Amino acid sequence: MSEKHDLTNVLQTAKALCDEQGVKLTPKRQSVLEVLLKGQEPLTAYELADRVSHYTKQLTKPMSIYRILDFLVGQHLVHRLNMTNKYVACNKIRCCQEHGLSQFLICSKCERVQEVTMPEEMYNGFMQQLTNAGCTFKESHIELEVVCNRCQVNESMTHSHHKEENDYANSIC
Amino acid sequence: MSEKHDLTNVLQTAKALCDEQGVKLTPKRQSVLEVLLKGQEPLTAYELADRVSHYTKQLTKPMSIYRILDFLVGQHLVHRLNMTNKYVACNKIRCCQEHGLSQFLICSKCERVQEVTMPEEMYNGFMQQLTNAGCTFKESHIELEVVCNRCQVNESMTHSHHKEENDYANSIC
DNA sequence: AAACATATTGTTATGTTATAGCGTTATATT
DNA sequence: AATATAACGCTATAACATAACAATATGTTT
Repeated sequence: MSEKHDLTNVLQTAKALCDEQGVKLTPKRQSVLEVLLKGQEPLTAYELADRVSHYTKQLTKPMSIYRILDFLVGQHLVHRLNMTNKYVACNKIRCCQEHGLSQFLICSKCERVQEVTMPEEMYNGFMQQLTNAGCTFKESHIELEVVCNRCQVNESMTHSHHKEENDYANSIC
Repeated sequence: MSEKHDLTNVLQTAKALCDEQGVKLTPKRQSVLEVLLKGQEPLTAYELADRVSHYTKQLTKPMSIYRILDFLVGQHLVHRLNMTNKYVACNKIRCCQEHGLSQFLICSKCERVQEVTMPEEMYNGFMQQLTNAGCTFKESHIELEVVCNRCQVNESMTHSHHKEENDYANSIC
């Protein structure tokens, strides 16, 4: 399946999800989502402003991006990574299927991110805890600060602590 | 046990932990920790700057607070809540004992926070996942966005969404 | 004690992330 | 067409965080 075809599919899924909710995936909103999907990496609002401006050949200022991100996060099409103040497209729409609670493994050295799904058994445990605490779960993801495989290796070999170039790829669904 | 006496104990514990690590809990650092412990709620760096300034009768600028927070977080005496950009004293030193992975249940309506400890079984499950992903866990806590008991009740009774006054209390150890 | 090194703190400037407020344009409904 | 609502544009400013360098305190060696 070509990447372009894939992107089209994903956008259709996103569109369908918005329709279900009775909200609109406008061209601007879709552009932001597209840039996130193509980027394959978490981006800040300001990075998105630049990329979307180039992508659409239309100047798009951060304020607009923030508004659109609010919408996309509200529709669970995008996650906000609180640890890094970055935004990333939800894998749910990539894989065209529902999935469990997303866990983002964020490497504190190189900022690469892996998204993994929490096993159901574990998820139930979580929910039980929240029930015990008298709370309702609201969010669609959790974040874990980690040192990734590569950075562990680098660390032990060279003792250097430089920030890696980010050739991250979103993983598993 | 009086609150004052309690605070003294907690500070002794913190001091001891620093000694173990061969680092110093200087008066300034201790002041910041004291303010966090007395506050009984998460605070931003700028809120801390104000409170510490009053508490010590000495103007303490945000830059100094950030540096001191870096230290305290590094020593695991304080957690940074990424979701709200706030800082909170770790319960470990309150309870004078080691405990498991901290989970902060953060109410997105009123910002009240509950700290609960992850059951060991669950913790092991987490670690297994990280191992599978080729990562090493680095952080000392996780954050969950929730709607707390009170806000659920308020919501269903009044349909109002105002931000509650924060009379939060750190819970369980 | 004097010289030196290291850690801590002070200070100013600046960078980065996010929101408020209000005007304009587009879309939908009557 | 008139009206209402949602989406978007724009400027200003708030809130959060770090860089860079100077000054002070603390510890170590001679």
